[in-house]
Amino acid sequence: MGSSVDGTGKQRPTMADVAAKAKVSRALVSIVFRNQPGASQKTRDRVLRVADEIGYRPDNAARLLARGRSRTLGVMLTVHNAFHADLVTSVYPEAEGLGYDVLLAATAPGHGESHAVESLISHRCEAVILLGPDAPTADLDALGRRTVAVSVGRRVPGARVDSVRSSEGKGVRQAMDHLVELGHRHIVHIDGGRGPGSAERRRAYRAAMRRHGLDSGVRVIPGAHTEESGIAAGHLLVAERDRGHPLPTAVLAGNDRCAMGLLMTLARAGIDVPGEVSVVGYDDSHLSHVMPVGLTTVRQDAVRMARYAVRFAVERLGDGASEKPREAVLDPKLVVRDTSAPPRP
Amino acid sequence: MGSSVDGTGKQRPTMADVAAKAKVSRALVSIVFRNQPGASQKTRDRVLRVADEIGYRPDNAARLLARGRSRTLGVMLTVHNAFHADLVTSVYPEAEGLGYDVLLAATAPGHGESHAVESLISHRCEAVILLGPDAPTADLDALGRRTVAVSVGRRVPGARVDSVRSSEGKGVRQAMDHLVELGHRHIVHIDGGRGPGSAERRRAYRAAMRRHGLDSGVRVIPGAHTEESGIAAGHLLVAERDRGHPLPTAVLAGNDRCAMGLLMTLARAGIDVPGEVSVVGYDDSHLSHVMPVGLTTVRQDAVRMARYAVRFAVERLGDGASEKPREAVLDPKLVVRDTSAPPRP
DNA sequence: GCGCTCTACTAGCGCGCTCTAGTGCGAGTA
DNA sequence: TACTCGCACTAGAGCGCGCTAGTAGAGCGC
Repeated sequence: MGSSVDGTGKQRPTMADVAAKAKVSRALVSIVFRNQPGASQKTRDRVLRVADEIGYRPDNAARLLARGRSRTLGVMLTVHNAFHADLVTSVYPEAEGLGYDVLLAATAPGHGESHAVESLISHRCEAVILLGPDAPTADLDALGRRTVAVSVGRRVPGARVDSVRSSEGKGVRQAMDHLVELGHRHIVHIDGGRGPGSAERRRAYRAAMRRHGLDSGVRVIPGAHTEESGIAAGHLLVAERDRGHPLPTAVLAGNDRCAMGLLMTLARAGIDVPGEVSVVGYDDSHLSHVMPVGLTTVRQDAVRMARYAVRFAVERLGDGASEKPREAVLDPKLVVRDTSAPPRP
Repeated sequence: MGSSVDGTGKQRPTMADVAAKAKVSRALVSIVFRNQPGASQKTRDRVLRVADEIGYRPDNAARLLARGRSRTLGVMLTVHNAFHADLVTSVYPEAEGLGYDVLLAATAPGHGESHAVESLISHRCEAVILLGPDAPTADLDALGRRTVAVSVGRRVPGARVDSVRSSEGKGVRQAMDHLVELGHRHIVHIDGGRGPGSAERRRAYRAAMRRHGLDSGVRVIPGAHTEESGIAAGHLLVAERDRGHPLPTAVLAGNDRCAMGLLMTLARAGIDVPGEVSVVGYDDSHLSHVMPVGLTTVRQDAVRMARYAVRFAVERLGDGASEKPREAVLDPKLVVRDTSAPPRP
């Protein structure tokens, strides 16, 4: 007896409890909670009041089971990624506006993408939105056949998966045009290894150099989308300078985190940015606003990307029409701040 | 007819489908999938093979409903917070080791804490782990009565909620002792406003100054747990110096992000760290490893904090015993890196 | 009186699973 | 032969809800 009611016995109240206490049928309570026609205003108020009193919350599991649809979107993200955080922030309002709930699952060391996705699916997410997926195309295709999947930030040609990304080509081209216009000729690129989008950025960098007649100056320093990689590249450049090689006058980093690490290393080495070296990032993640000296970078519009991702998922759930995978390619936008300037004469 | 099988018609196979195809009862399939005794090895293999063939996955919603327990832990986090990311990373393995699944919900602008928690609860999380909750104590207490809740990084005295935090007092004391031992006397503190733990850190800073006989030098610059706040404080100090006031020889920042902003501002102003000013952070978040010059900081052990949080939740689910809210206070540890040194004579 | 419509409400099945209480059935024991 | 025992397996109730089909009653026209 002692164990049944107080504190410890957290027995969730059910619809039946509410119904009994409000002296109506279960069905009526259901109607009220789904906000459907078929109940008088008076009854609605009473039911809601009673429900509130006994702390009733509809049970999603049962709800899903009964209606066959969960109206829940799953989002897979990398928990340390600031850009993913931006995206998630924008996914919420969009999804809720369309009547969908959002559940998150993170990838982390020891908790890979398949884990995260399985978790989402088994919690009945109707669709999964994958932020920067890293899985093989074949896996994504298989996933896309099993459920509705949207990839954000990565093209997945040949897989049954919608995708949303920004045009890496255009972004890089804008950045390069900006630098060349300022007068830079010696521009190196720290690439993002196999990070999302980096292959395209690399390609676009090369193309831009060629287009500006700077073929011979092409230099790609292998890197990754991390601060460490920017630091390493910075050390490399500084070491080269100390051995008598000239610094490049501009660096196009693989992303903002990389640019960030680079900036700190340059600052430490007493190299003036943008006086001696201009630095351009990529992403316009929170970092860029936050630094005392604004980072010139390429903005990927997280809000619009999130919107497209959610819409793709919901539309495909809606009709299942439009058999072919769709792709939204958004134009990124160069944001010029304080780390880029004409090279010193 | 055309719409029933191919591509679009993502009809999830159920247990009954597997049972029919394997020529056994549904119950047997259930036994196999729960890995319970009561089926021969031969049958197990056959069932699993058939299930795999038709792509069957157990449906969590139904499973939860049926067994009354979800064995799922919900984690509420702030999506932009690096320390939360560390915690989440450690929550996963711990929870999975205990047989629990993990679901995340983020707080974000327009998607407050109550939203996130409701979402978790309605998805049948048996317990919620709140990372740095900001809600009023009364709300947390109410939540703790409705379900099992654990607060991480914030004491919630008087609420029916377990909590895990590190001893701000000890952390700050270690940092201050370190600075004083190096010879610093002029130490200011940039506080964290109403951020988690900052009240205690502020108090501990004052106490330490007093203890070292530096009462008269106490100075708290109002701030927040953000890079911006570090930048602002940095500008303030630089401006003061330009007006002839001496710089402090050491700064205890409210957390790493704040320290980070401060460092960048100082670097920009040509102030040498740690030559002219020593800087100590708090959190040992990823940032600290990542900067080219290692940040001296106070480590909150994310791994252990996550472990305690999960254990508290699971234990309370297990027996419901130990009526009184429990509290784990972990000792943080000063990590001396490169931003602290003796003051210039 | 009858039929009709409209609103407010209820009965009860079924979603996909778990779990208790069984049913056979072959082997071991007396 | 009769009896237990243990193993492999099954029948069927029920988890909390949504939803379809239905009922009761009020109002209205003839």
